[in-house]
Amino acid sequence: MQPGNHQSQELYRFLVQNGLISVNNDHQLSAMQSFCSSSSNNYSYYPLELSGVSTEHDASPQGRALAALKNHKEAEKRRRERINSHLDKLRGLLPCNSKTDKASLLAKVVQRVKELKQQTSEIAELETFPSETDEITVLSSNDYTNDGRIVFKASLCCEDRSDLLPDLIEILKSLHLKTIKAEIATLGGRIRNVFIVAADKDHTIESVNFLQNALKSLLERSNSSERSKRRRVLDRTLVL
Amino acid sequence: MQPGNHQSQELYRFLVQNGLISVNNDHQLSAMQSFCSSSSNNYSYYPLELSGVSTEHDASPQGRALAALKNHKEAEKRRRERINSHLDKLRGLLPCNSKTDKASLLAKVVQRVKELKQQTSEIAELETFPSETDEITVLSSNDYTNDGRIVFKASLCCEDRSDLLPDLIEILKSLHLKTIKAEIATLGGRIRNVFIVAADKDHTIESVNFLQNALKSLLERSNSSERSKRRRVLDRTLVL
DNA sequence: CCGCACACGTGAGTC
DNA sequence: TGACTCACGTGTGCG
Repeated sequence: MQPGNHQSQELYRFLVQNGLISVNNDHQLSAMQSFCSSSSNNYSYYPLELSGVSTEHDASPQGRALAALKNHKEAEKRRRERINSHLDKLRGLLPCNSKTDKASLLAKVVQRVKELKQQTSEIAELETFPSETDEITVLSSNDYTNDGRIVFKASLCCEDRSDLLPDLIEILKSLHLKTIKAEIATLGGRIRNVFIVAADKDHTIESVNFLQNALKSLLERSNSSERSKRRRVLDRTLVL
Repeated sequence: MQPGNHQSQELYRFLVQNGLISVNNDHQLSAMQSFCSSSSNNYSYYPLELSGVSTEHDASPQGRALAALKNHKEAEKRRRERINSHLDKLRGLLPCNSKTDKASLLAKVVQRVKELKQQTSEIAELETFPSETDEITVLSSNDYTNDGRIVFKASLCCEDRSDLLPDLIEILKSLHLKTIKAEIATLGGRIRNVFIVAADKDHTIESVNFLQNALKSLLERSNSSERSKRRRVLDRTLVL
Protein backbone atom coordinates (compact mmCIF):
# COMPACT_ATOMS: atom_id res chain seq x y z
CA MET A 1 0.00 0.00 0.00
CA GLN A 2 1.32 3.36 -0.92
CA PRO A 3 -0.09 6.45 0.69
CA GLY A 4 0.30 8.54 -2.39
CA ASN A 5 -3.33 9.19 -3.16
CA HIS A 6 -5.37 11.32 -0.85
CA GLN A 7 -8.02 8.75 -0.10
CA SER A 8 -5.68 6.54 1.86
CA GLN A 9 -3.70 9.27 3.59
CA GLU A 10 -5.76 9.38 6.72
CA LEU A 11 -5.89 5.61 6.99
CA TYR A 12 -2.19 5.46 6.53
CA ARG A 13 -1.60 8.05 9.22
CA PHE A 14 -3.89 6.18 11.53
CA LEU A 15 -1.94 3.00 11.01
CA VAL A 16 1.37 4.75 11.58
CA GLN A 17 0.10 6.50 14.64
CA ASN A 18 -1.25 3.40 16.28
CA GLY A 19 1.81 1.37 15.54
CA LEU A 20 -0.02 -0.98 13.21
CA ILE A 21 2.64 -0.37 10.64
CA SER A 22 6.11 0.63 11.60
CA VAL A 23 7.73 4.00 11.29
CA ASN A 24 11.19 4.88 12.46
CA ASN A 25 11.60 6.29 15.90
CA ASP A 26 13.31 9.63 16.07
CA HIS A 27 16.97 9.55 15.59
CA GLN A 28 17.26 5.84 16.26
CA LEU A 29 17.03 2.85 14.01
CA SER A 30 17.24 5.18 11.08
CA ALA A 31 19.55 2.75 9.40
CA MET A 32 16.53 0.62 8.64
CA GLN A 33 16.34 2.23 5.32
CA SER A 34 15.59 -0.19 2.52
CA PHE A 35 12.98 -2.28 4.25
CA CYS A 36 10.48 -1.85 1.50
CA SER A 37 12.75 -1.82 -1.49
CA SER A 38 11.55 -5.28 -2.51
CA SER A 39 7.88 -4.64 -1.87
CA SER A 40 5.28 -3.47 -4.33
CA ASN A 41 6.63 0.02 -4.85
CA ASN A 42 9.10 -0.78 -7.58
CA TYR A 43 7.22 1.42 -9.97
CA SER A 44 9.38 2.63 -12.79
CA TYR A 45 9.84 6.32 -12.39
CA TYR A 46 13.14 7.20 -13.87
CA PRO A 47 13.73 7.22 -17.62
CA LEU A 48 16.93 5.29 -17.16
CA GLU A 49 14.99 2.40 -15.75
CA LEU A 50 12.72 2.48 -18.71
CA SER A 51 15.66 2.46 -21.06
CA GLY A 52 16.86 -0.81 -19.66
CA VAL A 53 19.68 0.18 -17.35
CA SER A 54 19.58 -2.11 -14.35
CA THR A 55 19.61 -0.31 -11.02
CA GLU A 56 19.91 -3.42 -8.89
CA HIS A 57 23.41 -3.87 -7.53
CA ASP A 58 24.84 -1.59 -10.13
CA ALA A 59 28.32 -0.28 -9.43
CA SER A 60 28.38 2.08 -12.36
CA PRO A 61 28.23 5.81 -11.59
CA GLN A 62 24.66 6.10 -12.86
CA GLY A 63 23.58 3.10 -10.87
CA ARG A 64 25.14 4.39 -7.70
CA ALA A 65 23.67 7.83 -8.15
CA LEU A 66 20.27 6.38 -8.85
CA ALA A 67 20.42 4.14 -5.82
CA ALA A 68 21.43 7.09 -3.70
CA LEU A 69 18.52 9.09 -5.05
CA LYS A 70 16.15 6.26 -4.27
CA ASN A 71 17.50 6.02 -0.75
CA HIS A 72 17.14 9.73 -0.39
CA LYS A 73 13.60 9.67 -1.62
CA GLU A 74 12.59 6.95 0.77
CA ALA A 75 14.39 8.50 3.72
CA GLU A 76 12.63 11.75 3.09
CA LYS A 77 9.34 9.96 3.00
CA ARG A 78 10.05 8.36 6.34
CA ARG A 79 11.01 11.72 7.77
CA ARG A 80 7.69 13.18 6.67
CA GLU A 81 5.84 10.27 8.21
CA ARG A 82 7.68 10.72 11.48
CA ILE A 83 6.77 14.39 11.69
CA ASN A 84 3.18 13.78 10.66
CA SER A 85 2.72 11.01 13.17
CA HIS A 86 3.72 13.38 15.94
CA LEU A 87 1.39 15.98 14.59
CA ASP A 88 -1.39 13.43 14.69
CA LYS A 89 -0.56 12.56 18.25
CA LEU A 90 -0.92 16.24 19.07
CA ARG A 91 -4.22 16.28 17.23
CA GLY A 92 -5.43 13.54 19.51
CA LEU A 93 -4.12 15.34 22.57
CA LEU A 94 -5.78 18.68 21.91
CA PRO A 95 -9.45 19.45 21.55
CA CYS A 96 -9.50 19.57 17.78
CA ASN A 97 -10.64 17.51 14.85
CA SER A 98 -8.42 15.28 12.80
CA LYS A 99 -8.99 17.72 9.95
CA THR A 100 -7.43 20.87 11.34
CA ASP A 101 -4.55 22.38 9.45
CA LYS A 102 -1.00 21.84 10.47
CA ALA A 103 -0.45 25.52 11.10
CA SER A 104 -3.61 25.98 13.13
CA LEU A 105 -2.86 22.84 15.06
CA LEU A 106 0.59 24.10 15.92
CA ALA A 107 -0.85 27.46 16.89
CA LYS A 108 -3.19 25.72 19.28
CA VAL A 109 -0.33 23.68 20.64
CA VAL A 110 1.70 26.81 21.31
CA GLN A 111 -1.24 28.41 23.08
CA ARG A 112 -1.95 25.29 25.10
CA VAL A 113 1.63 24.84 26.21
CA LYS A 114 1.74 28.44 27.35
CA GLU A 115 -1.53 28.07 29.24
CA LEU A 116 -0.55 24.85 30.94
CA LYS A 117 2.82 26.27 31.83
CA GLN A 118 1.48 29.28 33.67
CA GLN A 119 -1.37 27.25 35.08
CA THR A 120 1.02 24.87 36.75
CA SER A 121 3.17 27.71 38.01
CA GLU A 122 0.12 29.49 39.39
CA ILE A 123 -1.05 26.37 41.11
CA ALA A 124 2.43 25.76 42.43
CA GLU A 125 2.24 29.22 43.93
CA LEU A 126 -1.02 28.33 45.54
CA GLU A 127 0.68 25.41 47.19
CA THR A 128 2.04 27.56 49.95
CA PHE A 129 0.62 25.73 52.92
CA PRO A 130 3.00 25.56 55.81
CA SER A 131 3.77 21.89 56.17
CA GLU A 132 4.63 19.98 59.30
CA THR A 133 8.24 19.43 58.34
CA ASP A 134 10.86 22.11 58.11
CA GLU A 135 11.73 22.72 54.53
CA ILE A 136 13.98 24.77 52.30
CA THR A 137 13.59 24.97 48.58
CA VAL A 138 15.64 27.10 46.24
CA LEU A 139 14.67 26.92 42.65
CA SER A 140 16.23 28.47 39.60
CA SER A 141 15.42 27.85 36.00
CA ASN A 142 15.96 29.40 32.64
CA ASP A 143 12.40 30.62 32.75
CA TYR A 144 13.34 32.77 35.68
CA THR A 145 16.15 34.47 33.84
CA ASN A 146 15.26 38.09 33.24
CA ASP A 147 17.40 40.22 30.92
CA GLY A 148 20.62 38.64 32.10
CA ARG A 149 19.88 38.64 35.81
CA ILE A 150 19.37 35.35 37.58
CA VAL A 151 16.11 34.99 39.42
CA PHE A 152 15.47 32.50 42.21
CA LYS A 153 12.34 31.21 43.77
CA ALA A 154 13.03 30.32 47.36
CA SER A 155 10.72 28.75 49.90
CA LEU A 156 11.22 28.43 53.63
CA CYS A 157 8.89 26.58 55.93
CA CYS A 158 9.52 26.41 59.66
CA GLU A 159 8.21 27.29 63.10
CA ASP A 160 7.11 30.89 63.23
CA ARG A 161 8.96 33.38 65.38
CA SER A 162 8.86 37.13 65.57
CA ASP A 163 12.33 37.90 64.30
CA LEU A 164 12.30 35.44 61.43
CA LEU A 165 11.41 38.00 58.80
CA PRO A 166 14.05 40.54 59.87
CA ASP A 167 16.66 37.78 59.76
CA LEU A 168 15.47 36.79 56.34
CA ILE A 169 15.63 40.33 55.07
CA GLU A 170 19.12 40.67 56.48
CA ILE A 171 20.24 37.56 54.64
CA LEU A 172 18.84 38.75 51.35
CA LYS A 173 20.47 42.13 51.82
CA SER A 174 23.86 40.64 52.61
CA LEU A 175 23.68 38.50 49.49
CA HIS A 176 22.68 41.48 47.35
CA LEU A 177 19.44 39.85 46.37
CA LYS A 178 16.48 41.99 45.49
CA THR A 179 13.06 40.74 46.44
CA ILE A 180 10.60 40.85 43.61
CA LYS A 181 7.67 39.12 45.19
CA ALA A 182 6.91 37.47 48.51
CA GLU A 183 4.14 35.36 49.92
CA ILE A 184 3.64 34.54 53.55
CA ALA A 185 1.24 32.01 54.97
CA THR A 186 0.89 31.00 58.61
CA LEU A 187 -0.93 28.05 60.06
CA GLY A 188 -0.94 26.86 63.63
CA GLY A 189 2.26 28.55 64.68
CA ARG A 190 4.10 27.53 61.57
CA ILE A 191 5.06 29.81 58.70
CA ARG A 192 5.89 29.44 55.07
CA ASN A 193 7.71 32.13 53.14
CA VAL A 194 7.92 31.99 49.39
CA PHE A 195 9.87 34.75 47.77
CA ILE A 196 11.15 35.49 44.31
CA VAL A 197 14.50 37.26 44.34
CA ALA A 198 16.69 38.67 41.58
CA ALA A 199 20.47 38.55 41.73
CA ASP A 200 22.87 41.14 40.43
CA LYS A 201 24.39 40.83 37.00
CA ASP A 202 27.69 39.60 38.34
CA HIS A 203 26.11 36.73 40.22
CA THR A 204 26.63 33.22 39.01
CA ILE A 205 24.52 30.15 39.45
CA GLU A 206 26.46 29.46 42.62
CA SER A 207 24.46 32.13 44.38
CA VAL A 208 21.80 29.49 44.64
CA ASN A 209 24.05 27.60 47.01
CA PHE A 210 24.89 30.67 49.06
CA LEU A 211 21.23 31.36 49.55
CA GLN A 212 20.60 27.73 50.31
CA ASN A 213 23.29 27.62 53.01
CA ALA A 214 22.22 30.90 54.53
CA LEU A 215 18.66 29.70 54.86
CA LYS A 216 19.85 26.42 56.28
CA SER A 217 21.87 28.12 59.01
CA LEU A 218 18.94 30.41 59.73
CA LEU A 219 16.74 27.40 60.21
CA GLU A 220 19.28 25.63 62.41
CA ARG A 221 19.55 28.69 64.57
CA SER A 222 15.80 28.69 65.04
CA ASN A 223 15.69 25.05 65.93
CA SER A 224 18.57 25.14 68.39
CA SER A 225 17.25 28.23 70.18
CA GLU A 226 13.78 26.85 70.49
CA ARG A 227 14.87 23.32 71.34
CA SER A 228 12.48 22.19 68.71
CA LYS A 229 11.72 18.55 68.38
CA ARG A 230 11.46 19.06 64.67
CA ARG A 231 14.87 17.80 63.68
CA ARG A 232 14.29 16.71 60.15
CA VAL A 233 14.77 19.32 57.52
CA LEU A 234 13.66 18.73 53.99
CA ASP A 235 16.30 20.44 51.92
CA ARG A 236 15.78 20.82 48.23
CA THR A 237 17.53 22.61 45.44
CA LEU A 238 16.01 22.48 42.03
CA VAL A 239 17.76 23.94 39.02
CA LEU A 240 15.61 23.29 36.02
CA MET B 1 16.05 39.50 1.78
CA GLN B 2 15.16 36.05 0.70
CA PRO B 3 15.58 33.13 3.03
CA GLY B 4 16.68 30.81 0.34
CA ASN B 5 20.23 30.23 1.46
CA HIS B 6 20.87 28.37 4.65
CA GLN B 7 22.92 31.10 6.28
CA SER B 8 20.02 33.46 6.67
CA GLN B 9 17.40 30.91 7.54
CA GLU B 10 17.70 31.25 11.25
CA LEU B 11 17.76 35.02 11.10
CA TYR B 12 14.71 34.98 8.91
CA ARG B 13 12.86 32.70 11.25
CA PHE B 14 13.81 34.89 14.15
CA LEU B 15 12.39 37.93 12.40
CA VAL B 16 9.20 36.14 11.52
CA GLN B 17 8.80 34.81 15.02
CA ASN B 18 9.27 38.14 16.72
CA GLY B 19 6.98 39.93 14.36
CA LEU B 20 9.75 42.07 12.90
CA ILE B 21 8.63 41.03 9.48
CA SER B 22 5.10 39.98 8.83
CA VAL B 23 3.79 36.54 8.16
CA ASN B 24 0.17 35.66 7.66
CA ASN B 25 -1.82 34.63 10.63
CA ASP B 26 -3.44 31.25 10.40
CA HIS B 27 -6.52 31.14 8.31
CA GLN B 28 -6.98 34.87 8.36
CA LEU B 29 -5.64 37.56 6.14
CA SER B 30 -4.56 34.92 3.73
CA ALA B 31 -5.78 37.09 0.92
CA MET B 32 -2.63 39.17 1.39
CA GLN B 33 -0.99 37.16 -1.25
CA SER B 34 1.17 39.12 -3.59
CA PHE B 35 2.86 41.39 -1.10
CA CYS B 36 6.32 40.47 -2.21
CA SER B 37 5.72 40.09 -5.92
CA SER B 38 7.56 43.33 -6.59
CA SER B 39 10.48 42.66 -4.30
CA SER B 40 13.80 41.12 -5.16
CA ASN B 41 12.55 37.65 -5.91
CA ASN B 42 11.63 38.19 -9.51
CA TYR B 43 14.31 35.80 -10.60
CA SER B 44 13.60 34.28 -13.96
CA TYR B 45 12.88 30.65 -13.45
CA TYR B 46 10.55 29.60 -16.19
CA PRO B 47 11.72 29.12 -19.78
CA LEU B 48 8.75 31.05 -21.02
CA GLU B 49 9.95 34.12 -19.19
CA LEU B 50 13.33 33.73 -20.72
CA SER B 51 11.79 33.49 -24.16
CA GLY B 52 10.26 36.89 -23.77
CA VAL B 53 6.64 36.14 -22.97
CA SER B 54 5.41 38.76 -20.54
CA THR B 55 3.79 37.29 -17.45
CA GLU B 56 2.56 40.59 -16.07
CA HIS B 57 -1.14 41.10 -16.66
CA ASP B 58 -1.17 38.49 -19.36
CA ALA B 59 -4.56 37.17 -20.28
CA SER B 60 -3.19 34.49 -22.56
CA PRO B 61 -3.50 30.89 -21.35
CA GLN B 62 0.22 30.61 -20.76
CA GLY B 63 0.29 33.87 -18.89
CA ARG B 64 -2.58 32.90 -16.68
CA ALA B 65 -1.12 29.52 -15.94
CA LEU B 66 2.22 31.04 -15.15
CA ALA B 67 0.70 33.61 -12.86
CA ALA B 68 -1.21 30.89 -11.07
CA LEU B 69 1.95 28.90 -10.65
CA LYS B 70 3.69 31.92 -9.22
CA ASN B 71 0.84 32.51 -6.81
CA HIS B 72 0.93 28.89 -5.84
CA LYS B 73 4.64 28.99 -5.24
CA GLU B 74 4.41 32.03 -3.03
CA ALA B 75 1.42 30.75 -1.12
CA GLU B 76 3.22 27.54 -0.41
CA LYS B 77 6.18 29.50 0.84
CA ARG B 78 3.99 31.44 3.20
CA ARG B 79 2.42 28.26 4.45
CA ARG B 80 5.83 26.87 5.22
CA GLU B 81 6.79 30.02 7.06
CA ARG B 82 3.64 29.90 9.09
CA ILE B 83 4.29 26.35 10.21
CA ASN B 84 7.95 26.96 10.91
CA SER B 85 7.27 30.08 12.93
CA HIS B 86 5.04 28.08 15.21
CA LEU B 87 7.65 25.38 15.47
CA ASP B 88 10.15 28.04 16.51
CA LYS B 89 7.77 29.35 19.12
CA LEU B 90 7.60 25.85 20.50
CA ARG B 91 11.38 25.68 20.45
CA GLY B 92 11.46 28.74 22.62
CA LEU B 93 8.83 27.34 24.94
CA LEU B 94 10.50 24.00 25.59
CA PRO B 95 13.91 23.36 27.09
CA CYS B 96 15.68 22.69 23.82
CA ASN B 97 18.12 24.34 21.47
CA SER B 98 17.19 26.16 18.33
CA LYS B 99 18.92 23.39 16.45
CA THR B 100 16.79 20.42 17.37
CA ASP B 101 15.07 18.55 14.60
CA LYS B 102 11.46 19.10 13.76
CA ALA B 103 10.58 15.53 14.57
CA SER B 104 12.42 15.44 17.89
CA LEU B 105 10.97 18.82 18.79
CA LEU B 106 7.48 17.58 18.12
CA ALA B 107 8.17 14.44 20.11
CA LYS B 108 9.18 16.59 23.05
CA VAL B 109 6.10 18.70 22.61
CA VAL B 110 3.88 15.65 22.69
CA GLN B 111 5.58 14.44 25.84
CA ARG B 112 5.36 17.82 27.50
CA VAL B 113 1.71 18.35 26.71
CA LYS B 114 0.92 14.94 28.14
CA GLU B 115 2.90 15.69 31.29
CA LEU B 116 1.37 19.10 31.84
CA LYS B 117 -2.08 17.79 31.13
CA GLN B 118 -2.02 15.13 33.81
CA GLN B 119 -0.09 17.39 36.16
CA THR B 120 -2.78 20.05 36.07
CA SER B 121 -5.59 17.55 36.33
CA GLU B 122 -3.94 15.90 39.31
CA ILE B 123 -3.41 19.19 41.06
CA ALA B 124 -6.88 20.37 40.15
CA GLU B 125 -8.28 17.24 41.72
CA LEU B 126 -6.25 17.81 44.83
CA GLU B 127 -7.57 21.32 45.03
CA THR B 128 -11.16 20.21 44.86
CA PHE B 129 -11.12 17.72 47.69
CA PRO B 130 -11.95 19.05 51.10
CA SER B 131 -8.85 18.96 53.27
CA GLU B 132 -8.61 18.27 56.98
CA THR B 133 -7.81 21.83 58.00
CA ASP B 134 -10.20 24.71 57.81
CA GLU B 135 -9.12 27.09 55.12
CA ILE B 136 -9.96 30.35 53.47
CA THR B 137 -8.32 31.57 50.32
CA VAL B 138 -9.17 34.69 48.44
CA LEU B 139 -7.21 35.28 45.31
CA SER B 140 -7.24 38.17 42.93
CA SER B 141 -4.95 38.88 40.06
CA ASN B 142 -4.80 40.95 36.95
CA ASP B 143 -5.60 37.83 35.00
CA TYR B 144 -8.95 37.74 36.68
CA THR B 145 -9.81 41.26 35.65
CA ASN B 146 -12.63 41.20 33.15
CA ASP B 147 -13.52 44.38 31.23
CA GLY B 148 -12.90 46.62 34.19
CA ARG B 149 -14.60 44.53 36.83
CA ILE B 150 -12.53 42.85 39.51
CA VAL B 151 -12.89 39.12 39.72
CA PHE B 152 -11.98 37.00 42.75
CA LYS B 153 -11.37 33.36 43.21
CA ALA B 154 -12.39 32.38 46.70
CA SER B 155 -12.11 29.02 48.38
CA LEU B 156 -13.64 27.91 51.64
CA CYS B 157 -13.02 24.56 53.27
CA CYS B 158 -14.65 23.63 56.57
CA GLU B 159 -17.01 21.25 58.36
CA ASP B 160 -20.19 20.83 56.42
CA ARG B 161 -23.49 22.05 57.79
CA SER B 162 -26.88 22.50 56.23
CA ASP B 163 -27.12 26.26 56.36
CA LEU B 164 -23.59 26.97 55.14
CA LEU B 165 -24.57 27.63 51.57
CA PRO B 166 -27.43 29.99 52.41
CA ASP B 167 -25.07 31.93 54.66
CA LEU B 168 -22.52 32.05 51.88
CA ILE B 169 -25.06 33.29 49.37
CA GLU B 170 -26.18 35.93 51.83
CA ILE B 171 -22.62 37.15 52.25
CA LEU B 172 -22.03 37.40 48.54
CA LYS B 173 -25.32 39.22 48.08
CA SER B 174 -24.56 41.71 50.83
CA LEU B 175 -21.18 42.46 49.28
CA HIS B 176 -22.74 42.92 45.84
CA LEU B 177 -20.64 40.13 44.43
CA LYS B 178 -21.96 38.19 41.48
CA THR B 179 -21.10 34.52 41.33
CA ILE B 180 -19.70 33.48 38.00
CA LYS B 181 -18.77 29.93 38.78
CA ALA B 182 -18.95 27.68 41.82
CA GLU B 183 -17.65 24.26 42.71
CA ILE B 184 -18.75 22.26 45.71
CA ALA B 185 -17.17 19.06 46.93
CA THR B 186 -17.99 17.15 50.07
CA LEU B 187 -16.04 14.32 51.63
CA GLY B 188 -16.55 12.69 55.01
CA GLY B 189 -18.65 15.45 56.50
CA ARG B 190 -16.36 18.17 55.24
CA ILE B 191 -17.06 20.57 52.40
CA ARG B 192 -15.04 22.66 50.01
CA ASN B 193 -16.51 25.57 48.09
CA VAL B 194 -14.59 27.24 45.31
CA PHE B 195 -16.31 30.10 43.65
CA ILE B 196 -15.39 32.78 41.19
CA VAL B 197 -17.13 36.07 41.87
CA ALA B 198 -17.18 39.37 40.03
CA ALA B 199 -17.35 42.70 41.81
CA ASP B 200 -19.15 45.80 40.63
CA LYS B 201 -17.32 48.50 38.75
CA ASP B 202 -17.11 50.73 41.79
CA HIS B 203 -15.39 48.10 43.88
CA THR B 204 -11.76 48.46 44.73
CA ILE B 205 -9.17 45.90 45.58
CA GLU B 206 -10.20 46.26 49.21
CA SER B 207 -13.24 44.16 48.50
CA VAL B 208 -10.88 41.24 48.75
CA ASN B 209 -10.48 41.99 52.41
CA PHE B 210 -14.20 42.41 52.96
CA LEU B 211 -14.82 39.04 51.49
CA GLN B 212 -11.94 37.56 53.44
CA ASN B 213 -13.26 38.85 56.73
CA ALA B 214 -16.82 37.85 55.99
CA LEU B 215 -15.73 34.32 55.25
CA LYS B 216 -13.58 34.25 58.36
CA SER B 217 -16.46 35.26 60.58
CA LEU B 218 -18.64 32.72 58.87
CA LEU B 219 -16.11 30.06 59.64
CA GLU B 220 -15.72 31.14 63.25
CA ARG B 221 -19.47 31.03 63.69
CA SER B 222 -19.45 27.44 62.47
CA ASN B 223 -16.64 26.41 64.75
CA SER B 224 -18.04 28.05 67.87
CA SER B 225 -21.49 26.59 67.34
CA GLU B 226 -20.17 23.12 66.80
CA ARG B 227 -17.49 23.27 69.46
CA SER B 228 -15.11 22.03 66.85
CA LYS B 229 -11.68 21.00 67.90
CA ARG B 230 -10.39 22.28 64.61
CA ARG B 231 -9.07 25.58 65.82
CA ARG B 232 -6.43 26.32 63.29
CA VAL B 233 -7.51 28.23 60.25
CA LEU B 234 -5.28 28.67 57.28
CA ASP B 235 -5.91 32.19 56.13
CA ARG B 236 -4.43 33.35 52.88
CA THR B 237 -4.72 36.38 50.71
CA LEU B 238 -2.79 36.51 47.51
CA VAL B 239 -2.76 39.56 45.31
CA LEU B 240 -0.64 38.77 42.31
C1' DC C 1 -12.63 29.00 -11.52
C1' DC C 2 -9.46 29.90 -7.54
C1' DG C 3 -7.73 29.47 -2.96
C1' DC C 4 -6.00 26.29 0.15
C1' DA C 5 -3.60 22.35 2.26
C1' DC C 6 -1.11 18.35 1.59
C1' DA C 7 2.51 14.82 -0.04
C1' DC C 8 6.03 14.39 -2.97
C1' DG C 9 10.82 14.32 -5.06
C1' DT C 10 14.87 16.93 -5.35
C1' DG C 11 19.03 20.11 -4.55
C1' DA C 12 21.71 21.88 -1.00
C1' DG C 13 23.55 22.00 3.37
C1' DT C 14 25.66 19.87 7.81
C1' DC C 15 28.08 16.48 10.51
C1' DT D 1 31.56 9.28 1.70
C1' DG D 2 26.91 8.64 3.28
C1' DA D 3 23.34 9.52 6.55
C1' DC D 4 20.57 13.07 7.85
C1' DT D 5 17.65 17.56 7.81
C1' DC D 6 15.73 21.32 5.51
C1' DA D 7 13.49 24.51 2.02
C1' DC D 8 11.82 24.53 -2.24
C1' DG D 9 8.66 24.09 -6.34
C1' DT D 10 5.30 21.15 -8.14
C1' DG D 11 1.12 18.05 -8.79
C1' DT D 12 -3.22 17.09 -6.95
C1' DG D 13 -7.49 16.95 -4.52
C1' DC D 14 -11.04 19.51 -1.85
C1' DG D 15 -14.35 23.29 -1.11
